[in-house]
Amino acid sequence: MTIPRPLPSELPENITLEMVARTAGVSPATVSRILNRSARVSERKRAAVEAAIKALNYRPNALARGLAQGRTNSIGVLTQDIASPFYGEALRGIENALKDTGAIPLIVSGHWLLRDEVERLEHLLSRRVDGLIVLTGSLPDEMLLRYATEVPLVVTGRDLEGPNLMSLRFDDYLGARMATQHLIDLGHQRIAHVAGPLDHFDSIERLRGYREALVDAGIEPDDDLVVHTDFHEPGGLLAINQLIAARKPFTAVFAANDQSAFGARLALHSHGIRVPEDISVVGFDDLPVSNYVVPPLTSVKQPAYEMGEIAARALVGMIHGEPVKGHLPQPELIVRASSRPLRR
Amino acid sequence: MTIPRPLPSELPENITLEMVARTAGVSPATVSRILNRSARVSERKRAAVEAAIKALNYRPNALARGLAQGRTNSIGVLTQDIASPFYGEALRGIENALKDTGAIPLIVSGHWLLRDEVERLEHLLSRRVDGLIVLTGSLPDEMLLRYATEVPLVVTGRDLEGPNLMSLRFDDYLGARMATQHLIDLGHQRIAHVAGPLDHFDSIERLRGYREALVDAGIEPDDDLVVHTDFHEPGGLLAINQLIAARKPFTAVFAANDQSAFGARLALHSHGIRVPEDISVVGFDDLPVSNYVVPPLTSVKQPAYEMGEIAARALVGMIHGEPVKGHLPQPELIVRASSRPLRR
DNA sequence: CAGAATATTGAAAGCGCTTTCAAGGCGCAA
DNA sequence: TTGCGCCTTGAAAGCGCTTTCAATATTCTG
Repeated sequence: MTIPRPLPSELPENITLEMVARTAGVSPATVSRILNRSARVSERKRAAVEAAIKALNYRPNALARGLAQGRTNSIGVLTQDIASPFYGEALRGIENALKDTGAIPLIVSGHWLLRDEVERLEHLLSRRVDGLIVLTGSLPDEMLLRYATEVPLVVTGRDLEGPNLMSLRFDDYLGARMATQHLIDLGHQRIAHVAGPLDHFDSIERLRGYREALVDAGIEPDDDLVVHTDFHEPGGLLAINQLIAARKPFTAVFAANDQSAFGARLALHSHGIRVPEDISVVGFDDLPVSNYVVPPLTSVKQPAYEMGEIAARALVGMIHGEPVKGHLPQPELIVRASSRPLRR
Repeated sequence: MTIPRPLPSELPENITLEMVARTAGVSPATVSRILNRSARVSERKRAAVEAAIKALNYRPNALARGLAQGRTNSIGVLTQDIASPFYGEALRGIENALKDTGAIPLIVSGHWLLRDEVERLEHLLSRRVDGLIVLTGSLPDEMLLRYATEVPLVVTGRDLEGPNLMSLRFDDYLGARMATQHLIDLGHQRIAHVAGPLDHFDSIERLRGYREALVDAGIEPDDDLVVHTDFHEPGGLLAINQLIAARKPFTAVFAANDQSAFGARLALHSHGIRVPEDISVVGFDDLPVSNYVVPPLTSVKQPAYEMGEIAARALVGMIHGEPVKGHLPQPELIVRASSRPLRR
């Protein structure tokens, strides 16, 4: 099950630092010093070494370096789905923040499965990453705290205090309140909620925000208008079909994320229900594509890209030993064409 | 600019294989043999070692292993944009194919910039990846051939023969022909094309397919109906706005990828033009989300996921030293609601 | 039961780099 | 000229693992 060694082939032999040293007529130590700018070296030797590096086309071996230094210049990133549009933005942010630090992100996916998440984290740790970013997921807090004893760790999607650990949580509750309030302000009373999975902290918070906004507006929350699904398009579609089949009247939908909002919107469409004329739809996340669907989707902006940047920067700070704090921006409602005042 | 060593802190000391050996009362060699199943070991020692591993919570150091073995069980993947929905699917395929090989993909992004691509590849090579998957990009063929002398390489999006190298190309030309032919079959004659960048091989091929389908159907291609853009939503939107501003009549749009089709569709919408009633739209790629936009998008299915799987499997084969050939499925047109017969 | 063949084990030499330590070179002051 | 301090340099030890080689233990054959 493991990949065996490469063929003993005619591939060009590996150029080592020692060969560079020999052709430049200096010691390996000197070459290392030049490579790492870790000590001053006479101009003559420096020139000779640089020439040798060029001539031999030398490329330092990061493994050997890491082994010797006890540091790899890599950070582990646990995402949940490598193709998720939301986490994809976060990854972009991480990549960008890391760009000039010389560090490289090692990205692995946990698929929202505890087993996979643990396995992948272990894998990253055995590669001796300098730090870890955990994008949400389903690891219990205690495990995260334990991992944080091994390596600096930043986790998103939850509140958690601990040594060597920073957490970054978006205010899902407030975001959901804002979305729901927006619909209420437009005159909607019967607002359905396409919720996320019950075992996701964010779903629960969003559901709570939805509920409390209703209550505070004097609207009795109706559990029959809430359908839990999986944060994906098909789920949103099925949810709406279910609601329609149950003949529960509603004039607006608040979906717990944009992907399920897309599914919901399609379900409405195929029932001949127009958005926003007949029913308003509001999503959550504000994916890049949400500005380009028809009609453009009103959504709570979750700053995924910034979240990635903040997480990465904070982690680098922690690795440096600087005590850091980063904070996520407040929720913001982006109003587009998918929501409009209730016709009466 | 580089990340300095971790703080000299109270973190639990690193457990090494040697410590395992000592507590189990065996030699390091024996522990290694057990870890790698590389030789048979008596039951007693095996049990002792396994107990020690558990007790100490030992986690092998992948760097040391890689250094000693000359192999890292990691493969480098150069994508272009970590958040691209299309390449995201390919990454999923790669991840999946690699899952049980023990190898891990190191994913880096080239952003369609030669400079970034080279820099990232060098980075991967200095980490001594066992192989390389290059998802399209803008590296000249010669460079790829040169990289292939260092490490097995699979490249997508082009035809290239060479030792230690495999290329995987989708038939963009045929796909574009099929899309265009579909519109022609529906009675459309004035078919606009939202093309991709002129310096992308795939765009050129798709443009060619579009053109030749028209010619073969006896329709004179009209260059004024072709607008080049960047494969993204805003580009598609602008392209259609431009076409409409130029008052060039058309009854159908073939977009060179789904993302620009989304933009195009929104532009039509905001001009009060209905899809498919007034104008048919066909995309290319068949992104997962294309089945959930309104109306669901007719599109040429590009098997991104499978492409990733095939590439990864082929690469693993090459690393094993097996001469492999993989092949991409033929283009397939997925007809959905965004295209319909021309009203006359 | 001797001797040969085989199975199991450990010592030790690397893998390619960094880093400590000490030595040698140099300039300068006295 | 001698002596001192500072710079630059190289030797060598190590990072944590694998793997060869040889030694020892075990089993088998006749």
